[in-house]
Amino acid sequence: MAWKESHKQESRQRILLAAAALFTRKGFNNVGIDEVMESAGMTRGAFYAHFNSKIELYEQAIMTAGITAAQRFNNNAVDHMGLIENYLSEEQLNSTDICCPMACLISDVAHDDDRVKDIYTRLYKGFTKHLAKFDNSDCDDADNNEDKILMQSVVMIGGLALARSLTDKALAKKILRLSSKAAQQLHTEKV
Amino acid sequence: MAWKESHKQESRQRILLAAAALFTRKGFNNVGIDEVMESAGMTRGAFYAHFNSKIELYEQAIMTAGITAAQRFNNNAVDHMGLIENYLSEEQLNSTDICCPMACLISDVAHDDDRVKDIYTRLYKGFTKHLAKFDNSDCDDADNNEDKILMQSVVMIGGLALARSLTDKALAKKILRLSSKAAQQLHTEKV
DNA sequence: GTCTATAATCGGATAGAC
DNA sequence: GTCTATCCGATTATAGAC
Repeated sequence: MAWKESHKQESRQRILLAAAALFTRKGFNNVGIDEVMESAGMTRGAFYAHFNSKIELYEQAIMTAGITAAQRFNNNAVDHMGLIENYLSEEQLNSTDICCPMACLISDVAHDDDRVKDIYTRLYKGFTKHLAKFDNSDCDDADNNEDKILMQSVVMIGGLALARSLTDKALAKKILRLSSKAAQQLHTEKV
Repeated sequence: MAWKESHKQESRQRILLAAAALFTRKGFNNVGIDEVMESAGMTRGAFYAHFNSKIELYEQAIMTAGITAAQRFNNNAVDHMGLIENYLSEEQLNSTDICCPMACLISDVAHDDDRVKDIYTRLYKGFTKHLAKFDNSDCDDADNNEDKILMQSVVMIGGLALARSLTDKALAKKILRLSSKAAQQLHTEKV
């Protein structure tokens, strides 16, 4: 019976990955369960064998999106500067795949209840921790270093989120470019 | 009959101000027409004498929110530094009143259609123009100056949006504080 | 576990009285 | 113009067959 259990877990994972891509790209309310399940290669009826409600899926999909996005940036980036460039790349502008939930759901989450905000907060702390680990700055002032990381996160998340909301694509690209430069300077500069 | 027309305009304005506050605070889908009209002191039936659809109200409410927020920051700020401080103040964190749509709807808008994104883009350009006017930098390099303004906007909008999405209020306040400092440094520094 | 069919709900939009 | 009452579409959630 073991293969049956693993088959269920595979289905569940397909649903989560589909949901992570759709929710980060279109938001919670603009995506129906139909759409998620179709994208996962199933029909609506099967949904409730895996999740109790749409909101439960949403919460877990945000986690999945965050972890998946982090893994991808990890794998593609050679160093901290590369990570920043990848994060603020033009590819992220209109990507139809999973987008970093920190940026793509930043104000969506602000309108949700505390359960969702808690998940977002946890992911954000992971995001900054990850930035800090990548940061090979030799600065001794730990507090000041943490401040730098926080400002890097503001510029990266804010820059990507802003760029994705503009119809003026030239302006959006300029914002990406400048944000990338600014985040990299925050990384390079000594204090 | 003139008073009748002005009465209608007053009702319309009450609806717009109520909608601007509710939509920026709770998002488009978490606010019903019932709630908007009640907040404006009317009932749902009266709504369609003023707007053709909820989405039309949303579009105009975003404009109203942007203009109203700008006016308030204008009136309360003595200079550019004060403007930044007000924008990234703790009062903006949990404000139940109209919030700057640049920050409070940043990812919401990314999930909407181009009509909404166009309005957001126009407001954003007004936002940066306003920052530039306030900026009394004596730098001669116009391009570089524009770049500085864009990065200020990323830090201000991103910092406020991020802070509003976190349940860890201490961390949120720290992000506001650091963002304010960073935006002010961008304003002060010579190139 | 997954499917099809259906129930239940919610919210946007309309009709008609005042 | 504003009100109450109603319609109707969309979508979440459930029931029951396989």
